[in-house]
Amino acid sequence: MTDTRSSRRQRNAPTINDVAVHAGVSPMTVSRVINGEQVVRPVTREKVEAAIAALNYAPSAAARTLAGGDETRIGLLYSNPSSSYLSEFLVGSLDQASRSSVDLVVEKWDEETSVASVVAHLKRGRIDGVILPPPLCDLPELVDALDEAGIPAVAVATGRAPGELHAVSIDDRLAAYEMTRHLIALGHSRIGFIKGNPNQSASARRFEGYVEALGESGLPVQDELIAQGFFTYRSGLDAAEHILSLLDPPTAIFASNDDMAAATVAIAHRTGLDVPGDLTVCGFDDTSLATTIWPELTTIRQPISAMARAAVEVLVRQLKSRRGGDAEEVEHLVLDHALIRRQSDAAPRMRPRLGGR
Amino acid sequence: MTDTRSSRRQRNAPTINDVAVHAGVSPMTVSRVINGEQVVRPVTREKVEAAIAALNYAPSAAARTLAGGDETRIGLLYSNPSSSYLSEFLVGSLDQASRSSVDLVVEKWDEETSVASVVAHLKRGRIDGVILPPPLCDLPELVDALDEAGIPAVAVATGRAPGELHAVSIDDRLAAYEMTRHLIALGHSRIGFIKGNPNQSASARRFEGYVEALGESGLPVQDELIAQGFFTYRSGLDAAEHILSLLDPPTAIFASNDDMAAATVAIAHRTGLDVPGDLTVCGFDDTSLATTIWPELTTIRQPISAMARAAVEVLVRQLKSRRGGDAEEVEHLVLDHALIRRQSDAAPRMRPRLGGR
DNA sequence: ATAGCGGATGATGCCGTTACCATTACGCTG
DNA sequence: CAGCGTAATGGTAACGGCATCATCCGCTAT
Repeated sequence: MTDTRSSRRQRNAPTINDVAVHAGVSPMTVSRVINGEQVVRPVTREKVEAAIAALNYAPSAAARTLAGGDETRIGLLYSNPSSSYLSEFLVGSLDQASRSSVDLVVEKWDEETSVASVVAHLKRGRIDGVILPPPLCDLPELVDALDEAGIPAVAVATGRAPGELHAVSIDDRLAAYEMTRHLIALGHSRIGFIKGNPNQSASARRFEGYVEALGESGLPVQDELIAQGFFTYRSGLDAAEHILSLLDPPTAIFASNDDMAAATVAIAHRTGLDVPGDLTVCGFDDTSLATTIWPELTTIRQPISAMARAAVEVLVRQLKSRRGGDAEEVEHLVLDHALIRRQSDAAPRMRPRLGGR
Repeated sequence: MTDTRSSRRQRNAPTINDVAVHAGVSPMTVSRVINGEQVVRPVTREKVEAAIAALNYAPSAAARTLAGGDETRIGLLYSNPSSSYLSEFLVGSLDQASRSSVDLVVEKWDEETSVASVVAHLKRGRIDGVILPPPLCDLPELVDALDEAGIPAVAVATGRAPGELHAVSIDDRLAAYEMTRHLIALGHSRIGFIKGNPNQSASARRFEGYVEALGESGLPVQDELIAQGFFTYRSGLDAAEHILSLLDPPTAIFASNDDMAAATVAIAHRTGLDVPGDLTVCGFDDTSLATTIWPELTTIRQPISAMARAAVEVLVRQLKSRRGGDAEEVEHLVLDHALIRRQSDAAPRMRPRLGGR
C-alpha cells in the first residue's frame, strides 16, 4: 500500500489524471481546459485551473504528440553557424515550434555536400518540411530538388517575387527606399551605394529602392558612386576604398548590409574622415555588428525572430492543408521592418568653398 | 476492407510494427535492434535492419520518451540573444539533447526579471536542470537560487575553481599563457594586455596566464601596459587608446576577447599604425568578429559546440544519478582550446634607432 | 537419454494524452 | 409535462514504443 504509483514512473510529475481527481472531473475535461476549447463551463474551468496550479501540472509533450497522431517534424537548414543572425532565428523558430507542438530538427548544410544527398538525408530523417533562412533560400537547385522530392519549403528573407514559393520576408525595396529618403531628408545629395552579393535576390531589391528614392527626388543615379560588394567585410573595404578615393566623394554611403557598412567606417577612419561628421554611413540588417562598432550604425532592422516564427507557422499550416488534401496556395508573408537611427548619420557638413555658417 | 490502418493515423509513417511484420519478427526484437542490445542474433539483426531500410523507418521520439518513462526537460538560460556565440552553442546543445532524447527548453532571461521569478518560472515549467552559458554562469545569486530550489545547473566557460558546481570550460589560464608565450616567441618583449570584465571569473584566469608567461620568460609585468576593459568593443577602444598613447607603446597587445581586439585594430588604424606590421593584436574566443574584420585575428578558439554538447551530457548524467539516489559528485570538464594563427600577428619591427640590418 | 541451463525471442501491458462517440443535464417548445 | 435539441462532460480505445516476464530452443553435463 506504500506504492500507489506504477513502477514504470520515474518522475513524480503529476499527470492529467491526478489533476482530474483533484478537480473532481474527468481527464477529458482537463484536456479541454488545457487546449482552450470553448465548451467548458467557466465554473468547471476555474476548478480545473485551480487544480493545475495546486499540483504544478504541466502536460507531457511526448504523450501529447503521440496521442495527437500528427507528429510533425520540420527541418531548419542553415549554412553559416557563426552568424549572429542565426541565434535569433533559432530562438524564434524553436519557440514557435514548441508552441505549435512540432519537432524542429536543426541541420547544417555543408557547401561540399551535394544537394541530392541533403534531400536524401531529409527524407531518411522523415522531415515533413523545411525552413530555409538566407542564403539558402536563394539556391535554385536546392529549392527545385526539394520541390521534386515533395518536401514543402519556406524561404525566409528572399527577395524573389511573391508566388513562386512559400516565403516570409520584409519589403527590401521599400526599406532601402526609406533609408535613402532619410539620407536625402538629412540634406545629402551625393549618396554612395554598396551593392550586395548578386547571388542573393534581396540585393537587387535593395538597390531598386535606392534608385527609386533618388529618382523621386530628382537626383541622378551616378555609376561612379555605386560599387559592387558581396556582403562580406572584406568586399566592403574594397568598395568603400573605391568610392572614397573619388575626387569628389559622396557625403553619405549606404551599404547593403552591416558588415560592409562597418568596413566603410573602418576605411573612413583610416582615411582620417570622421563618421558621421565628414561621412554618413548606414547599413542594413541590424546584426550585432551594428551595435558592436563605434559609432553604432544607423540601419534597417529586420524582425528576425518574428520572421522565424512566421516561417514555422506558414510551414505548419501548409503541411496541415496538404495532409487534408486541400489545394495548396502559395503564401508570401511580408513583415514590417524599421529604420533604426543610431550615431552614424548626420547632415552633411557645409562645403568648405561655401564658407562658414 | 480498404482501410487497413486506424483512422487516427494521419501520417503514413511506418511504425515498429510494420517493420516487425516486414522482417517476420516481433516488435520487441525490432526495438532491441534499434537500441543496440547485444542479445539479438546477427542473422535476425540483419533481417530487421533490412526491413528498416526498406520501409525507411525512423522511431517516433514521442512514443519513445513516453514509454521510456524518464521524460527529462532541461533548460538553457541565455541573456544575449544576438551573440554569435549563442547560435553555435544552441546548435551543439540541441544536437546532443536530441541524441540523449531529452527536451531542451530555451529561455531568455531578461536582466530586469528577478532571480526569484526566473527560478519560479523554471519550476512551473517543470525543468529538471539548467545549462548556464556565460555570462550567467558567473551570477552567484542565480546559482545560489537554483541550488536552493534543488535544480541542478551546469556552468559553461566559467573561470571558477573546480569543485564548486558542475561545469564545462576550457583552461583559460593555460590558453592565455600559451598566447603570451607565442607573442614572446615571435620576439615581442613589451606586450600590452586588456583585461576582461571583472564580473566574469574567466577574466582573472586569462590575466593570470599572461602574468605567468611573462614571469617565466623573465619579462617584467608593467602596469602601464595593462588596461581594464569590459569585454565590449567600446571599452576596447578606450583601453587601446590609453595603451597606444604611451610614449613607448608596446609592440603587441593581447586583448581578453575578440571584440576588444577588434577595437584595438580600429584604434591602431586610426593612429596610422599597420597591423601586424607596426602592432601585433590578438584576441580570445574566436567569435565571428575575428574573421569578419581585416586583418583576421589571431585568437584562442573555444570548442563551443563541443562544450555545449558536454554540458548537456553532464546534466543528463547528473539527473540520472540523482534520480537513482546515488551520491552526487561535482563534475568539472575541461576541454581543449586551440591557438588560431591568422593575419594579425607578426614579429616586431626592428627598432628604428637600431638601424637596418 | 535427459535434466539443466542460458541465450534468443515473443506476449502482454502500460506510459500520458487526445479523438471519437456516448451519455447526461438542462432549458425550451408545443 | 412529454419530447426534443443542444451544451457539457465522461468512458474507452488508440497513439508507438519499451519493460517485464514467460517461453522456446539448442546445447552440454551427468
